[in-house]
Order: sequence, then structure tokens, then C-alpha cells
Amino acid sequence: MRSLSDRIEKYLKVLIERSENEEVEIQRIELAETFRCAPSQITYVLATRFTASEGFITESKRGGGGFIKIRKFPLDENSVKTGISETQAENTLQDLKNSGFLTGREAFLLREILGREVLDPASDESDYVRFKILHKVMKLIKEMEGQWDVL
Amino acid sequence: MRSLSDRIEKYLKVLIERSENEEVEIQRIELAETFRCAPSQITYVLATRFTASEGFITESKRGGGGFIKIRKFPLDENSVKTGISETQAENTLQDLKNSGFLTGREAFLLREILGREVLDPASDESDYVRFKILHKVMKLIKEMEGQWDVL
DNA sequence: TAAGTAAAGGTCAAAGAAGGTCAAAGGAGA
DNA sequence: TCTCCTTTGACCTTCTTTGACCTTTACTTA
Repeated sequence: MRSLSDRIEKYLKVLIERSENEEVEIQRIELAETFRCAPSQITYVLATRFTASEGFITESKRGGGGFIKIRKFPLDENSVKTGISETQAENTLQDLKNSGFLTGREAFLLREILGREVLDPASDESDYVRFKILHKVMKLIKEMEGQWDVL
Repeated sequence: MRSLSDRIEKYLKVLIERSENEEVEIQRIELAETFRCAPSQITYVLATRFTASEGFITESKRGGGGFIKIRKFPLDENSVKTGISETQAENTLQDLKNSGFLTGREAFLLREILGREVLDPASDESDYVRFKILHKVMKLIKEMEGQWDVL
């Protein structure tokens, strides 16, 4: 018998799969009501099944009109071929910062590196380099998993 | 479900987009009536979504015939092509100073750097350099968000 | 012209509406 | 039984919305 967490996980992954852009936006309370559980249960599922090492980014806002957004990393074979634009790179960095995987300064530095001043914005070559750099960053996040200080 | 603030923000941004000169002028009470909310709600939206670090400047006047004017910084892709004149640069610096994002000395220094003695006023190349410098400044303001001292 | 009034916008604190955290209790399998 | 994963609930933090009260500006009137 699968647990509640498993069912919520499955439910969210189906939503993401069916989405156009590999992401889904929910309201914690609403989802909790749907599954008739405590809101913190949703937080738990996110924390255990939608981690960066699983390839997910989550973003949220509190207060009125609050939400939780779950997004899958753009790190599939497709991205390797098409590359990543400056804007996509910035969005990803923003996500990583918001999720606490990068500090403000780290994100800042990377943004500068990936920016137009360094990489010609109108070049496919640049997009590919951008992808390679970001891919490395993601890999580091995955592998280090909270042990950055060992560097 | 998006919040009232989100809807008002969207509304104003559409107005700005449709305008000729990237600015819009409204009356607080009128807009509040349109959205059936307290006038201070409008002030809140301005304070949270139309900040300088978001690329906006607001200006207002009280009393009879009062108004609120919202302007977008001239720092979009278009500016990249056309560059920024010395006068435009000065206006932007003035705005940044008035909004409290730059101190008097900082604005002064930048004004000197961007001025005619350093950058030939009759050169497209200069306009482009001016844009790049200002853009960097804005970016720093945005990224550092009150944490300049960490550098 | 000085004083008063009406018509704006500004401020700020409190209430409301989300999501976050964490420790403790509950369960399932080794 | 012991351990590890789930589930819950009390309490916290952040963002939104409102309303009472303040300040500024334009207009009117003695």
C-alpha cells in the first residue's frame, strides 16, 4: 500500500508531465484539502521528492495569493542540442538562488559570467557554452548536496 | 489565484507597454475605484512592484489635480541599439538619486564619468558605452539590493 | 493677500491570508 | 524491538489589504 506522500508525489509529477513547460503551480492549502491532509504534508513531499538532486526546483510565495511552483531542470538531451539563452540562464540562476542553492553573491557572479558582456548574446556558440557552464553548476549542486564548504 | 496587487500590477504594466513613451499617469483614487479597493492599495502596489530595482521610477503630486506618474527606465533592448545620450543619462542618475538608490556623491561621480569630458557627446559609440555603464549600475543596484557592503 | 477649505496623495499599524518550520506521535518493515 | 519514514499540529514568517490619520496643493473668500 503506497503512502499518502507517494500518491501526492505521483499526482504532481503527472501534472508536470502534462504541462507545456515542465512546471506546475499549486496552492498548498488547496492541495492539502484535495488529499485531506495537513498542509505541512505538502511541504514534506516537496522536501523529500522534489529536491534539486532529483532534478527539481521549487519556488514559493507566502501571504495573500501565495503559491508553490515546481519546475524540472532543463538538463535533458534536448537542452544539450539547443543550448540555453541568456534569459533562460538567468531564470535558472534566479530559481537556484530562491531555492537556497546559491547565495546572492554566487548567483550574481554566475550571472555576470553568463551575461552578454562575456558571452555574445547573438551566438549559438554562446548558448552552448552557457549550457555547459550551467550544467556543471547543477552537477555540483547535486553532488555536493550541502557540503560546499569542503571545497 | 492571483492577488489584487498582481492584477493591478498587470494592468499598469499593460498601460505602460501600450504607451508611446514608456510611462503612464494615473489618479490614485480613480484607479482604486476601478479595482474597488482602498487607495493605499495602489500605493502598496507601487512600492512593491514598481521599484527602481525593477526598473521603474514613480513621481507624484498631492492636492487638487494630483497624480501619480510611473515611468520605465530607458534600459531595454531598444536602448542597446540606440544608446543613451548624455542628457538621458543625467536624468536617469537624478532619478536614481531622488529615489535613494544612489548617494549624492555616487551620482556626482557617475555624472562626471558619463559626461562630455570623458565620453565624446557627439558619438554613437559613446552613447553605447554610456548605456553599458548605466546598465551595469542598475544591475548592481538590483542584485545587491542594499547589500553593497558585501563586496 | 491671508486664511480657510476641498481635493488630492502619503504613512503606518493592524488584521487577514498564505506558506515554512520543527518536534512529537504514528507506522511499517527488518 | 529498533529504526526510518510519515503525518500532524502548534507556532512563525512573509505578503496583502484596509482604514484612520497626516501632509501637500489648488482654489475661494473675506
